[in-house]
Amino acid sequence: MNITPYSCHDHHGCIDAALTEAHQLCKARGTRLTSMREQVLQLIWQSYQPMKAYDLLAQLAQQTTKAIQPPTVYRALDFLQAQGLIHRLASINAYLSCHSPDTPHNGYFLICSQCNTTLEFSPIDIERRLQDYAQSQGFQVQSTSIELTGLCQLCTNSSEAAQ
Amino acid sequence: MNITPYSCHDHHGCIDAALTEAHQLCKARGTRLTSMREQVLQLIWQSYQPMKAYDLLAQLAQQTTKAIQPPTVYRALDFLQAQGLIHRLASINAYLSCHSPDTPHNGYFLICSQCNTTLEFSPIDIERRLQDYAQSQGFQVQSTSIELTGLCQLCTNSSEAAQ
DNA sequence: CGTTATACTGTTACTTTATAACGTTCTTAA
DNA sequence: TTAAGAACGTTATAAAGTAACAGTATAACG
Repeated sequence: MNITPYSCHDHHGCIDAALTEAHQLCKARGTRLTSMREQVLQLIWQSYQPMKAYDLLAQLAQQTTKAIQPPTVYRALDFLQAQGLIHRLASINAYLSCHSPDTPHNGYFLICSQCNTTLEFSPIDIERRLQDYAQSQGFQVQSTSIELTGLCQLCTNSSEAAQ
Repeated sequence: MNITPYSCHDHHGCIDAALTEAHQLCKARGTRLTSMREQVLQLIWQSYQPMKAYDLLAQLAQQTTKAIQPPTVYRALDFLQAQGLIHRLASINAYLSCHSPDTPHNGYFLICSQCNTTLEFSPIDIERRLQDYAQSQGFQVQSTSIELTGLCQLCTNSSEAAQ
């Protein structure tokens, strides 16, 4: 299973649906998707690319005309991650919306080094193999990070065309 | 194939052997393992745990009694990475010696969240599957990062014993 | 052997990313 | 309605990494 960026035509609808689902999930869990957290989540959904914390900061500042400080953003990001609503990409220090927040999972990503477009995928079989290997070493896995960096199809094509 | 930390008794011997091999590799490649680069490599080898750039900075400063600046360390780290002599752990911003620098490869790691001890392993079959998947998406992989965070055997045992 | 090109290191200043600590405000449940 | 806890505001700073330019060492060529 995977989700292709740009595959949905009415992206506003996607964002609305995602926010609605986020509200439902949080309500069911007894956690609070406050205004600030929702704003951050919305900004991340609006962006097709993974977003940097300080870019979120700047956009939030624009929206509210008052100064926002880093801890505000990082706290929102921490909450959203804890709820599985977003993922953090360790290799580029960026944050990305999750398309299936209802089922907690580690994120596995193809990250384009040129346009930053990132595709999340779910390599269940690979995850099991890693788990098995870790277990054979007496290692208890808490979280898994798989990030492949490279060129996406569009960027591969355009760089070939440029030659 | 994997390398267990603490598995070699005469670690000084290990370090010496690693440095000798590093010199040989660089000579064969026509690259220069300068004094500064060797110092950094040695410090990383001396540490059983992955090392932070600024810890290296501090230790280098102690060794030489003169101030060392961040770029000096980062340049050495860049070189050592390019030569495959060390790996960078994206999830904890730390650097780790590589035990088989002669064959270029991506690093796959089990990182203990308690003691930071890190085990490098080589899941060749998993790498192929990831490659195949990426290819099926028209994605050209440049580098792969697989980092599992959790509790190593020793820490699991000691945390159980504490209860 | 000397000179020159290149690679490496030193140095200054700065950017980016993230967190500690504490005070204030909001929400909720007794 | 009021206290407890959660969330947010604010200040300050830590941690991680880089740009740019000056100086020094190396090696390579004549």
